Amino acid sequence: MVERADRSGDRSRNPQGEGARLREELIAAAGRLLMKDGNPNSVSLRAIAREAGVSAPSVYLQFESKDALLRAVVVEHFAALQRATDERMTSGLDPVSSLYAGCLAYCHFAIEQPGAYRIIFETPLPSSSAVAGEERLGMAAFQVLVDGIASCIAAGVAKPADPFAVATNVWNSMHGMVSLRQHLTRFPWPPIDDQLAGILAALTGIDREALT
Amino acid sequence: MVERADRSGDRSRNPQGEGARLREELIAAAGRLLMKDGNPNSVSLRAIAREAGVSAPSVYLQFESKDALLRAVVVEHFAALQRATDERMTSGLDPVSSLYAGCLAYCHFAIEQPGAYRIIFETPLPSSSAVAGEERLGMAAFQVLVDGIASCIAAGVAKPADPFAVATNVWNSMHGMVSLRQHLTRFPWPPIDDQLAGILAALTGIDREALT
DNA sequence: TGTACATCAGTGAACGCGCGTTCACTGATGTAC
DNA sequence: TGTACATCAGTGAACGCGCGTTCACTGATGTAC
Repeated sequence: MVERADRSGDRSRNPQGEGARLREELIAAAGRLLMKDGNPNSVSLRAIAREAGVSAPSVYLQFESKDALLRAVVVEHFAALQRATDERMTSGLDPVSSLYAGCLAYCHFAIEQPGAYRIIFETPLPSSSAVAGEERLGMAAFQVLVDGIASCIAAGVAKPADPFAVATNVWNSMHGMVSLRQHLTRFPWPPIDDQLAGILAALTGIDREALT
Repeated sequence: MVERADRSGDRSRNPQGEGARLREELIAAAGRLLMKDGNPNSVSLRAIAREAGVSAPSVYLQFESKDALLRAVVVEHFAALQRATDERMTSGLDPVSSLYAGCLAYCHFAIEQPGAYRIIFETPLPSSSAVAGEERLGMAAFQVLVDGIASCIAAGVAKPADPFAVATNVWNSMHGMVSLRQHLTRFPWPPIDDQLAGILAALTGIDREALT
Protein backbone atom coordinates (compact mmCIF):
# COMPACT_ATOMS: atom_id res chain seq x y z
CA MET A 1 0.00 0.00 0.00
CA VAL A 2 2.83 2.37 0.73
CA GLU A 3 5.55 2.04 -1.84
CA ARG A 4 8.07 4.43 -0.38
CA ALA A 5 8.98 4.57 3.25
CA ASP A 6 11.90 6.95 2.95
CA ARG A 7 13.80 7.90 6.05
CA SER A 8 14.53 11.56 6.43
CA GLY A 9 17.64 12.62 4.53
CA ASP A 10 17.60 10.27 1.58
CA ARG A 11 14.40 11.43 0.03
CA SER A 12 14.37 12.52 -3.59
CA ARG A 13 11.74 14.61 -5.23
CA ASN A 14 8.81 12.81 -6.83
CA PRO A 15 8.66 12.83 -10.64
CA GLN A 16 6.52 15.48 -12.25
CA GLY A 17 2.83 14.71 -12.12
CA GLU A 18 3.39 12.46 -9.12
CA GLY A 19 3.46 15.12 -6.44
CA ALA A 20 0.37 13.59 -4.87
CA ARG A 21 2.49 10.64 -3.77
CA LEU A 22 3.69 12.87 -0.97
CA ARG A 23 0.20 12.59 0.45
CA GLU A 24 0.60 8.88 1.05
CA GLU A 25 4.15 9.34 2.26
CA LEU A 26 3.01 11.81 4.89
CA ILE A 27 0.24 9.54 6.11
CA ALA A 28 2.72 6.65 6.28
CA ALA A 29 5.18 8.84 8.19
CA ALA A 30 2.46 9.74 10.67
CA GLY A 31 1.75 6.03 11.07
CA ARG A 32 5.38 5.34 11.88
CA LEU A 33 5.39 8.03 14.55
CA LEU A 34 2.16 6.71 16.02
CA MET A 35 3.67 3.25 16.19
CA LYS A 36 6.66 4.51 18.15
CA ASP A 37 5.01 6.47 20.91
CA GLY A 38 1.40 5.88 21.76
CA ASN A 39 0.48 9.48 22.38
CA PRO A 40 -1.24 10.97 19.32
CA ASN A 41 -1.40 14.42 20.84
CA SER A 42 2.33 14.79 20.65
CA VAL A 43 2.41 14.17 16.91
CA SER A 44 3.02 17.54 15.30
CA LEU A 45 2.83 18.54 11.68
CA ARG A 46 6.50 19.38 11.75
CA ALA A 47 7.39 16.00 13.21
CA ILE A 48 5.44 14.22 10.49
CA ALA A 49 7.14 16.29 7.79
CA ARG A 50 10.52 15.54 9.35
CA GLU A 51 9.75 11.82 9.44
CA ALA A 52 8.70 11.97 5.79
CA GLY A 53 12.01 13.66 4.91
CA VAL A 54 10.33 16.82 3.75
CA SER A 55 10.10 20.42 4.91
CA ALA A 56 7.12 21.53 6.96
CA PRO A 57 5.60 23.82 4.30
CA SER A 58 5.49 20.89 1.87
CA VAL A 59 2.62 19.48 3.86
CA TYR A 60 0.50 22.33 2.56
CA LEU A 61 0.95 21.12 -1.00
CA GLN A 62 -1.22 18.13 -0.07
CA PHE A 63 -3.31 19.21 2.88
CA GLU A 64 -5.20 22.36 3.70
CA SER A 65 -4.13 22.36 7.34
CA LYS A 66 -2.80 20.19 10.12
CA ASP A 67 -6.36 19.23 10.90
CA ALA A 68 -6.89 17.95 7.37
CA LEU A 69 -3.72 15.87 7.58
CA LEU A 70 -4.77 14.42 10.90
CA ARG A 71 -8.21 13.67 9.51
CA ALA A 72 -6.63 11.76 6.63
CA VAL A 73 -4.46 9.84 9.08
CA VAL A 74 -7.50 8.88 11.12
CA VAL A 75 -9.37 7.74 8.00
CA GLU A 76 -6.41 5.68 6.81
CA HIS A 77 -5.89 3.90 10.11
CA PHE A 78 -9.56 3.40 10.62
CA ALA A 79 -9.69 1.70 7.24
CA ALA A 80 -6.76 -0.52 8.25
CA LEU A 81 -8.52 -1.54 11.46
CA GLN A 82 -11.68 -2.25 9.54
CA ARG A 83 -9.82 -4.30 6.94
CA ALA A 84 -8.08 -6.39 9.58
CA THR A 85 -11.33 -7.01 11.43
CA ASP A 86 -13.63 -7.63 8.48
CA GLU A 87 -11.31 -10.12 6.87
CA ARG A 88 -11.53 -12.36 9.90
CA MET A 89 -15.13 -11.62 10.74
CA THR A 90 -16.39 -12.67 7.33
CA SER A 91 -13.97 -15.55 6.90
CA GLY A 92 -16.80 -17.90 6.00
CA LEU A 93 -16.14 -20.48 8.69
CA ASP A 94 -18.85 -21.19 11.22
CA PRO A 95 -20.38 -18.03 12.73
CA VAL A 96 -18.87 -18.53 16.17
CA SER A 97 -15.25 -18.85 15.12
CA SER A 98 -15.71 -16.00 12.61
CA LEU A 99 -17.01 -13.76 15.36
CA TYR A 100 -14.22 -14.72 17.71
CA ALA A 101 -11.54 -14.30 15.06
CA GLY A 102 -12.90 -10.90 14.08
CA CYS A 103 -12.97 -9.66 17.65
CA LEU A 104 -9.51 -11.00 18.32
CA ALA A 105 -8.19 -9.22 15.23
CA TYR A 106 -9.69 -5.99 16.55
CA CYS A 107 -7.92 -6.45 19.87
CA HIS A 108 -4.61 -7.33 18.29
CA PHE A 109 -4.70 -4.28 16.05
CA ALA A 110 -5.35 -2.07 19.04
CA ILE A 111 -2.57 -3.63 21.08
CA GLU A 112 0.03 -3.79 18.35
CA GLN A 113 -0.63 -0.28 17.04
CA PRO A 114 -1.66 1.63 20.12
CA GLY A 115 -0.99 5.04 18.60
CA ALA A 116 -3.08 4.26 15.54
CA TYR A 117 -5.88 2.89 17.65
CA ARG A 118 -5.89 5.85 19.96
CA ILE A 119 -5.90 8.39 17.18
CA ILE A 120 -8.97 6.72 15.70
CA PHE A 121 -11.03 7.03 18.85
CA GLU A 122 -9.52 9.98 20.62
CA THR A 123 -8.87 12.53 17.92
CA PRO A 124 -11.42 15.28 18.42
CA LEU A 125 -12.83 15.93 14.95
CA PRO A 126 -14.64 19.22 14.39
CA SER A 127 -18.22 18.82 13.28
CA SER A 128 -18.12 19.00 9.50
CA SER A 129 -19.23 17.09 6.45
CA ALA A 130 -16.05 15.02 6.54
CA VAL A 131 -17.04 13.78 9.96
CA ALA A 132 -20.53 12.82 8.85
CA GLY A 133 -18.91 10.67 6.16
CA GLU A 134 -16.63 9.08 8.67
CA GLU A 135 -19.52 8.42 10.94
CA ARG A 136 -21.29 6.52 8.23
CA LEU A 137 -18.11 4.49 7.72
CA GLY A 138 -17.97 3.79 11.42
CA MET A 139 -21.52 2.56 11.53
CA ALA A 140 -20.85 0.32 8.53
CA ALA A 141 -17.90 -1.21 10.35
CA PHE A 142 -19.98 -1.68 13.47
CA GLN A 143 -22.69 -3.34 11.40
CA VAL A 144 -20.26 -6.13 10.57
CA LEU A 145 -20.08 -6.95 14.27
CA VAL A 146 -23.86 -6.73 14.59
CA ASP A 147 -24.22 -9.17 11.68
CA GLY A 148 -21.68 -11.54 13.14
CA ILE A 149 -23.61 -11.69 16.36
CA ALA A 150 -26.94 -11.99 14.55
CA SER A 151 -25.54 -14.99 12.66
CA CYS A 152 -24.66 -16.70 15.92
CA ILE A 153 -28.14 -16.05 17.25
CA ALA A 154 -29.73 -17.29 14.05
CA ALA A 155 -27.60 -20.43 14.21
CA GLY A 156 -28.90 -21.02 17.71
CA VAL A 157 -25.44 -20.92 19.27
CA ALA A 158 -25.91 -17.54 20.94
CA LYS A 159 -28.89 -16.84 23.14
CA PRO A 160 -31.73 -14.83 21.56
CA ALA A 161 -31.28 -11.08 22.06
CA ASP A 162 -31.14 -7.78 20.21
CA PRO A 163 -27.94 -8.15 18.14
CA PHE A 164 -27.38 -4.40 18.09
CA ALA A 165 -27.44 -4.15 21.87
CA VAL A 166 -25.18 -7.17 22.27
CA ALA A 167 -22.75 -5.80 19.68
CA THR A 168 -22.64 -2.50 21.54
CA ASN A 169 -21.71 -4.31 24.73
CA VAL A 170 -19.08 -6.45 23.03
CA TRP A 171 -17.49 -3.50 21.32
CA ASN A 172 -17.50 -1.43 24.52
CA SER A 173 -15.89 -4.24 26.44
CA MET A 174 -13.20 -4.80 23.84
CA HIS A 175 -12.42 -1.12 23.80
CA GLY A 176 -12.11 -1.08 27.55
CA MET A 177 -9.85 -4.11 27.55
CA VAL A 178 -7.42 -2.80 25.01
CA SER A 179 -7.28 0.79 26.10
CA LEU A 180 -6.72 0.00 29.76
CA ARG A 181 -4.01 -2.46 28.81
CA GLN A 182 -2.23 0.35 27.02
CA HIS A 183 -2.16 2.67 30.00
CA LEU A 184 -1.91 0.33 32.95
CA THR A 185 0.87 -1.91 31.83
CA ARG A 186 1.64 -3.24 35.28
CA PHE A 187 -1.80 -4.60 36.02
CA PRO A 188 -1.78 -8.44 36.04
CA TRP A 189 -3.68 -8.78 32.77
CA PRO A 190 -4.83 -12.22 31.70
CA PRO A 191 -3.92 -13.30 28.15
CA ILE A 192 -6.03 -11.25 25.77
CA ASP A 193 -7.58 -14.23 23.96
CA ASP A 194 -8.66 -15.85 27.22
CA GLN A 195 -10.20 -12.66 28.47
CA LEU A 196 -11.91 -11.98 25.18
CA ALA A 197 -13.35 -15.50 25.04
CA GLY A 198 -14.71 -15.15 28.56
CA ILE A 199 -16.34 -11.81 27.90
CA LEU A 200 -17.70 -12.87 24.54
CA ALA A 201 -19.20 -16.03 26.04
CA ALA A 202 -20.80 -14.09 28.87
CA LEU A 203 -22.23 -11.33 26.69
CA THR A 204 -23.55 -13.51 23.88
CA GLY A 205 -24.36 -16.74 25.67
CA ILE A 206 -22.09 -18.66 23.33
CA ASP A 207 -20.56 -21.73 24.98
CA ARG A 208 -17.15 -20.76 26.31
CA GLU A 209 -15.68 -24.05 25.03
CA ALA A 210 -16.72 -23.20 21.48
CA LEU A 211 -14.37 -20.20 21.46
CA THR A 212 -10.91 -21.40 20.58
CA MET B 1 -12.44 20.25 50.69
CA VAL B 2 -11.59 23.32 48.69
CA GLU B 3 -12.38 26.44 50.63
CA ARG B 4 -11.52 29.04 48.04
CA ALA B 5 -12.53 28.88 44.42
CA ASP B 6 -11.43 32.34 43.39
CA ARG B 7 -11.90 33.42 39.82
CA SER B 8 -8.93 35.10 38.23
CA GLY B 9 -8.71 38.78 39.04
CA ASP B 10 -10.26 38.89 42.49
CA ARG B 11 -7.71 36.80 44.23
CA SER B 12 -5.93 38.14 47.29
CA ARG B 13 -2.73 36.84 48.73
CA ASN B 14 -2.96 34.09 51.32
CA PRO B 15 -2.11 35.06 54.93
CA GLN B 16 1.41 34.38 56.06
CA GLY B 17 2.05 30.76 56.90
CA GLU B 18 -0.84 29.72 54.65
CA GLY B 19 1.01 29.81 51.35
CA ALA B 20 0.43 26.10 50.97
CA ARG B 21 -3.25 26.81 50.38
CA LEU B 22 -2.26 27.77 46.87
CA ARG B 23 -1.53 24.12 46.32
CA GLU B 24 -5.19 23.18 46.78
CA GLU B 25 -6.29 26.20 44.78
CA LEU B 26 -4.17 25.13 41.83
CA ILE B 27 -5.49 21.60 41.93
CA ALA B 28 -9.04 22.92 42.11
CA ALA B 29 -8.35 25.27 39.18
CA ALA B 30 -7.04 22.34 37.15
CA GLY B 31 -10.23 20.49 38.02
CA ARG B 32 -12.36 23.34 36.71
CA LEU B 33 -10.46 23.37 33.43
CA LEU B 34 -10.78 19.62 33.11
CA MET B 35 -14.51 19.89 33.65
CA LYS B 36 -14.88 22.40 30.85
CA ASP B 37 -13.06 20.67 28.03
CA GLY B 38 -12.44 16.99 28.15
CA ASN B 39 -8.95 17.06 26.70
CA PRO B 40 -6.37 16.83 29.47
CA ASN B 41 -3.47 17.28 27.08
CA SER B 42 -4.46 20.85 26.38
CA VAL B 43 -4.28 21.82 30.03
CA SER B 44 -1.12 23.85 30.43
CA LEU B 45 0.62 25.02 33.57
CA ARG B 46 0.02 28.60 32.50
CA ALA B 47 -3.68 27.98 31.96
CA ILE B 48 -4.03 26.46 35.41
CA ALA B 49 -2.21 29.40 37.00
CA ARG B 50 -4.45 31.79 35.07
CA GLU B 51 -7.57 29.96 36.24
CA ALA B 52 -6.30 30.11 39.82
CA GLY B 53 -5.79 33.87 39.47
CA VAL B 54 -2.07 33.62 39.98
CA SER B 55 1.05 34.15 37.87
CA ALA B 56 2.73 31.20 36.22
CA PRO B 57 5.90 31.28 38.35
CA SER B 58 3.80 31.00 41.50
CA VAL B 59 3.15 27.39 40.63
CA TYR B 60 6.79 26.72 41.43
CA LEU B 61 6.25 27.78 45.03
CA GLN B 62 4.14 24.64 45.47
CA PHE B 63 5.27 22.21 42.81
CA GLU B 64 8.64 21.21 41.50
CA SER B 65 7.50 21.13 37.89
CA LYS B 66 4.48 20.87 35.65
CA ASP B 67 4.76 17.12 35.95
CA ALA B 68 4.52 17.29 39.73
CA LEU B 69 1.43 19.49 39.48
CA LEU B 70 -0.19 17.12 37.03
CA ARG B 71 0.66 14.19 39.25
CA ALA B 72 -1.05 15.88 42.18
CA VAL B 73 -4.09 16.56 40.02
CA VAL B 74 -4.27 12.90 39.02
CA VAL B 75 -3.98 11.79 42.64
CA GLU B 76 -6.68 14.22 43.75
CA HIS B 77 -9.17 13.19 41.08
CA PHE B 78 -8.40 9.56 41.51
CA ALA B 79 -9.21 9.92 45.19
CA ALA B 80 -12.49 11.64 44.30
CA LEU B 81 -13.44 8.80 41.96
CA GLN B 82 -12.56 6.27 44.61
CA ARG B 83 -14.57 8.11 47.25
CA ALA B 84 -17.64 8.31 45.03
CA THR B 85 -17.41 4.64 44.16
CA ASP B 86 -16.53 3.23 47.57
CA GLU B 87 -19.31 5.09 49.32
CA ARG B 88 -21.88 3.33 47.19
CA MET B 89 -20.07 0.04 46.92
CA THR B 90 -19.89 -0.41 50.69
CA SER B 91 -23.31 1.06 51.42
CA GLY B 92 -24.24 -1.93 53.54
CA LEU B 93 -27.36 -2.90 51.65
CA ASP B 94 -27.54 -6.30 50.05
CA PRO B 95 -24.43 -7.20 48.03
CA VAL B 96 -26.14 -6.99 44.65
CA SER B 97 -27.52 -3.50 44.99
CA SER B 98 -24.26 -2.33 46.59
CA LEU B 99 -22.32 -3.66 43.63
CA TYR B 100 -24.67 -2.10 41.13
CA ALA B 101 -24.71 1.25 42.95
CA GLY B 102 -20.92 1.29 43.15
CA CYS B 103 -20.49 0.56 39.46
CA LEU B 104 -23.11 3.12 38.52
CA ALA B 105 -21.32 5.73 40.62
CA TYR B 106 -18.12 4.94 38.76
CA CYS B 107 -19.86 5.43 35.42
CA HIS B 108 -21.53 8.65 36.48
CA PHE B 109 -18.28 10.11 37.70
CA ALA B 110 -16.64 9.32 34.38
CA ILE B 111 -19.48 10.79 32.36
CA GLU B 112 -20.00 13.90 34.42
CA GLN B 113 -16.32 14.72 34.77
CA PRO B 114 -14.83 13.45 31.54
CA GLY B 115 -11.67 15.50 31.83
CA ALA B 116 -10.99 14.27 35.34
CA TYR B 117 -11.66 10.70 34.35
CA ARG B 118 -9.43 10.90 31.31
CA ILE B 119 -6.54 12.44 33.17
CA ILE B 120 -6.64 9.61 35.67
CA PHE B 121 -6.25 6.92 33.06
CA GLU B 122 -4.49 8.65 30.22
CA THR B 123 -1.85 10.78 31.87
CA PRO B 124 1.47 9.15 31.12
CA LEU B 125 3.28 9.07 34.45
CA PRO B 126 7.03 8.60 34.37
CA SER B 127 8.24 5.54 36.26
CA SER B 128 9.11 6.79 39.72
CA SER B 129 8.40 6.07 43.36
CA ALA B 130 5.35 8.33 43.23
CA VAL B 131 3.88 6.07 40.60
CA ALA B 132 4.47 2.94 42.61
CA GLY B 133 2.51 4.55 45.43
CA GLU B 134 -0.29 5.42 43.11
CA GLU B 135 -0.31 1.94 41.77
CA ARG B 136 -0.84 0.55 45.22
CA LEU B 137 -3.72 2.99 45.64
CA GLY B 138 -5.18 1.81 42.36
CA MET B 139 -5.02 -1.82 43.35
CA ALA B 140 -6.68 -1.00 46.67
CA ALA B 141 -9.52 0.70 44.81
CA PHE B 142 -9.84 -2.25 42.48
CA GLN B 143 -9.95 -4.60 45.45
CA VAL B 144 -13.20 -2.96 46.54
CA LEU B 145 -14.77 -4.12 43.30
CA VAL B 146 -13.27 -7.58 43.71
CA ASP B 147 -14.74 -7.78 47.20
CA GLY B 148 -18.14 -6.59 46.02
CA ILE B 149 -18.24 -9.35 43.45
CA ALA B 150 -16.93 -11.92 45.92
CA SER B 151 -19.78 -10.99 48.26
CA CYS B 152 -22.31 -11.65 45.53
CA ILE B 153 -20.75 -15.00 44.82
CA ALA B 154 -20.64 -15.87 48.51
CA ALA B 155 -24.30 -14.93 48.84
CA GLY B 156 -25.08 -17.31 46.01
CA VAL B 157 -26.56 -14.59 43.79
CA ALA B 158 -23.65 -14.49 41.35
CA LYS B 159 -22.41 -17.64 39.70
CA PRO B 160 -19.23 -19.17 41.18
CA ALA B 161 -16.08 -17.81 39.52
CA ASP B 162 -12.76 -16.16 40.25
CA PRO B 163 -13.81 -12.76 41.63
CA PHE B 164 -10.60 -11.11 40.47
CA ALA B 165 -11.13 -12.22 36.89
CA VAL B 166 -14.77 -11.16 36.91
CA ALA B 167 -13.88 -7.79 38.44
CA THR B 168 -11.29 -7.26 35.71
CA ASN B 169 -13.94 -7.88 33.08
CA VAL B 170 -16.48 -5.64 34.75
CA TRP B 171 -14.02 -2.81 35.16
CA ASN B 172 -12.79 -3.13 31.59
CA SER B 173 -16.32 -3.08 30.26
CA MET B 174 -17.27 -0.04 32.29
CA HIS B 175 -14.21 1.77 31.12
CA GLY B 176 -15.06 0.97 27.52
CA MET B 177 -18.63 2.13 27.95
CA VAL B 178 -17.78 5.46 29.45
CA SER B 179 -14.79 6.34 27.35
CA LEU B 180 -16.46 5.54 24.06
CA ARG B 181 -19.49 7.56 25.10
CA GLN B 182 -17.21 10.54 25.58
CA HIS B 183 -15.75 10.42 22.12
CA LEU B 184 -18.57 9.08 19.99
CA THR B 185 -21.37 11.28 21.12
CA ARG B 186 -23.57 10.59 18.11
CA PHE B 187 -23.72 6.83 18.53
CA PRO B 188 -27.22 5.71 19.63
CA TRP B 189 -26.18 4.85 23.17
CA PRO B 190 -28.66 3.09 25.42
CA PRO B 191 -29.24 4.63 28.87
CA ILE B 192 -26.13 4.01 30.93
CA ASP B 193 -27.92 2.25 33.79
CA ASP B 194 -29.66 -0.18 31.45
CA GLN B 195 -26.45 -0.99 29.67
CA LEU B 196 -24.53 -1.38 32.90
CA ALA B 197 -27.20 -3.68 34.35
CA GLY B 198 -27.12 -5.84 31.24
CA ILE B 199 -23.35 -6.16 31.20
CA LEU B 200 -23.13 -6.72 34.94
CA ALA B 201 -25.77 -9.44 34.77
CA ALA B 202 -24.01 -11.15 31.87
CA LEU B 203 -20.53 -11.00 33.40
CA THR B 204 -21.46 -12.02 36.93
CA GLY B 205 -24.47 -14.24 36.37
CA ILE B 206 -26.58 -12.06 38.66
CA ASP B 207 -30.25 -12.07 37.71
CA ARG B 208 -30.87 -9.06 35.50
CA GLU B 209 -34.12 -8.32 37.32
CA ALA B 210 -32.26 -7.97 40.62
CA LEU B 211 -30.38 -4.95 39.26
CA THR B 212 -32.56 -1.90 39.71
C1' DT C 1 5.78 52.43 72.18
C1' DG C 2 8.33 52.86 68.01
C1' DT C 3 11.72 51.14 64.85
C1' DA C 4 14.64 47.89 62.41
C1' DC C 5 14.69 43.62 60.45
C1' DA C 6 13.35 38.85 58.90
C1' DT C 7 9.97 36.14 56.78
C1' DC C 8 7.34 34.87 53.15
C1' DA C 9 3.50 35.02 49.26
C1' DG C 10 3.58 36.31 45.03
C1' DT C 11 5.21 38.97 40.55
C1' DG C 12 7.15 40.83 35.91
C1' DA C 13 10.35 40.30 32.56
C1' DA C 14 12.94 37.42 30.13
C1' DC C 15 14.94 32.91 28.12
C1' DG C 16 14.82 29.46 24.44
C1' DC C 17 11.80 26.24 22.20
C1' DG C 18 8.67 24.02 18.95
C1' DC C 19 4.59 24.92 17.01
C1' DG C 20 1.22 25.99 12.61
C1' DT C 21 1.25 28.83 8.81
C1' DT C 22 2.63 32.25 4.98
C1' DC C 23 5.44 33.85 1.33
C1' DA C 24 8.54 34.58 -2.15
C1' DC C 25 11.86 31.62 -4.08
C1' DT C 26 14.54 27.63 -6.66
C1' DG C 27 15.54 24.39 -9.81
C1' DA C 28 14.49 20.24 -12.36
C1' DT C 29 11.54 18.43 -16.06
C1' DG C 30 8.63 18.60 -19.92
C1' DT C 31 6.68 21.21 -24.16
C1' DA C 32 6.37 24.46 -28.26
C1' DC C 33 8.50 26.24 -32.05
C1' DT D 1 18.35 20.47 -33.28
C1' DG D 2 18.53 24.09 -30.08
C1' DT D 3 16.26 27.54 -27.37
C1' DA D 4 12.66 29.84 -24.79
C1' DC D 5 9.14 29.09 -21.73
C1' DA D 6 5.61 26.87 -18.65
C1' DT D 7 4.81 23.59 -15.18
C1' DC D 8 5.33 21.87 -10.88
C1' DA D 9 7.67 19.57 -6.48
C1' DG D 10 9.66 21.29 -2.92
C1' DT D 11 12.38 24.89 0.15
C1' DG D 12 14.28 28.58 3.54
C1' DA D 13 13.29 32.29 6.19
C1' DA D 14 10.20 34.49 8.75
C1' DC D 15 5.78 35.53 11.52
C1' DG D 16 3.44 35.47 16.01
C1' DC D 17 2.10 32.41 19.65
C1' DG D 18 1.91 29.86 23.97
C1' DC D 19 4.63 27.00 26.37
C1' DG D 20 7.75 25.55 30.84
C1' DT D 21 11.10 27.54 33.54
C1' DT D 22 14.47 30.94 35.84
C1' DC D 23 15.63 35.04 38.20
C1' DA D 24 15.87 39.09 40.62
C1' DC D 25 12.36 41.76 42.65
C1' DT D 26 8.30 43.73 45.70
C1' DG D 27 5.66 44.58 49.40
C1' DA D 28 2.78 43.09 53.20
C1' DT D 29 2.98 40.90 57.76
C1' DG D 30 5.00 39.42 61.91
C1' DT D 31 8.96 39.61 65.48
C1' DA D 32 12.90 41.45 68.42
C1' DC D 33 14.50 45.02 71.05
